[in-house]
Amino acid sequence: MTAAGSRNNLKAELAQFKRRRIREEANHLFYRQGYEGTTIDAIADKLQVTKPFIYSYYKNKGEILYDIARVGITLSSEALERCLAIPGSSWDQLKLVVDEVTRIVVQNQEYIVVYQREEKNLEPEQARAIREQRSAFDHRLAEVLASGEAVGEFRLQDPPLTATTIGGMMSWVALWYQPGGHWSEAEIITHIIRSVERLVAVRGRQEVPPASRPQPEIRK
Amino acid sequence: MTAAGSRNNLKAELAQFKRRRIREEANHLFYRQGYEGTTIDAIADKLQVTKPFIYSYYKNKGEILYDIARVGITLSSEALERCLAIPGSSWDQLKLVVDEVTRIVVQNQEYIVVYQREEKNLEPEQARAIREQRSAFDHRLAEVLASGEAVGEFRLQDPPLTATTIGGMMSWVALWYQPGGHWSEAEIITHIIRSVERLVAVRGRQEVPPASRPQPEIRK
DNA sequence: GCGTTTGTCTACTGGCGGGAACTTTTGCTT
DNA sequence: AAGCAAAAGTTCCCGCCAGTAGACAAACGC
Repeated sequence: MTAAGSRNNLKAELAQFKRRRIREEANHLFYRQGYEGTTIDAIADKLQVTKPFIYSYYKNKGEILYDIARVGITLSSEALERCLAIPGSSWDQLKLVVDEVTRIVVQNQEYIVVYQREEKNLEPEQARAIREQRSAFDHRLAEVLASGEAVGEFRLQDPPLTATTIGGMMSWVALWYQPGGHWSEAEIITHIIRSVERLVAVRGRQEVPPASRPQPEIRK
Repeated sequence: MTAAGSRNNLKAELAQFKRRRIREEANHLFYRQGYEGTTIDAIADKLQVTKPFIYSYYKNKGEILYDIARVGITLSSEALERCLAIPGSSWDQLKLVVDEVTRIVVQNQEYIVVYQREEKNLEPEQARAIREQRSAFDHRLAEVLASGEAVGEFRLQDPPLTATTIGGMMSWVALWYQPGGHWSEAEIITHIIRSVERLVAVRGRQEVPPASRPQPEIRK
């Protein structure tokens, strides 16, 4: 058989790549000048392309914002499922989730801030879809808390509420984290993991060792 | 001023991207079927493009191999310089280097194996250039060892020889590491750091805590 | 109403990528 | 060994379409 198996299609990959670059530059500009303060022409200039080029990859400006707004929750949901697929105690899994999701928040800080600031500019339907996905995330997290509580691993009042609180703690990081600032990625992750540990009152608590190393930049 | 400042040029980025994808697929095939057992057509098929397409991004088959062969040492040299630019004791720096470089070896395992297997197929000039870069790496590492020894932080016989040994320990990992195998990335890194610690007989030795978490896949 | 921006349309073009030919190597047959 | 067919490496050439220039209608805010 030929190797047609994998999702190999350079054409499609290139289109994806272009969309990603448009999204990145748009996000940068939205972050610095706001959504309404940023023109499509400005995005095009940054990429040294023309306006019609952008319109051939995005239906309209709102689609770009929608794409940006979904980055955080999409990556987080994927990470959540990935972590829960790994066997281990509830605390092991929770720790894994908090580690990965906090890392995502830190590494995609600008996307998340833009989402929070510009949610009002989303189409109602789009905003709803995202809020629903966020709620599904919290719900899934609450299940982990509940099952950890059931086996006596955690001690907490209200799993859904605690799940939302934990989600909030992690998202909040985006608002104060600054690359190259006072706290490193690893320090923040460790701190959040410890905070969550207290929130759920893990039995047999043991110090979380400081994370090994901040990740090298994923890509320039 | 317009934003012409940064290295923004979507065209160039796309070309880079294409070269990278060619390199990746070629590497996969070289890894599984050997350099000589892999035809340009096979690489083209994988990417669903034609042979001339590949030739417009690589001068010839040898250039692809050369590019693959340089991946490991290039990333490692960059990591080395990055780590040495961070202030800290010799052991701090050495630990950082071993951590990052071992991670590079693990994450680029196939590239490194292909280089080792197929070095014979490189043009003599290309092979020489790479060996030179590797030797520069070892030399630079030896300086760290020597300066650590000078301040009494390390106790070792022969810095250049030990540097080469450490380089070998790290490179060797590529030959036995398997993704999803018995050892995780984090375990391997911790193990190598501990081994290096013994090799250089760090004063005031303290256990290296287990690394926090394996990195999530960089990209699919 | 005026200026700005979004989103669209048209006519054009340059260079990307593929078809196919050419050259070199491999390996099979005798 | 020699000769030859088949396969692989490399190059040439050209059609086509991705992306551009530029103008403009519609929508918006002031």
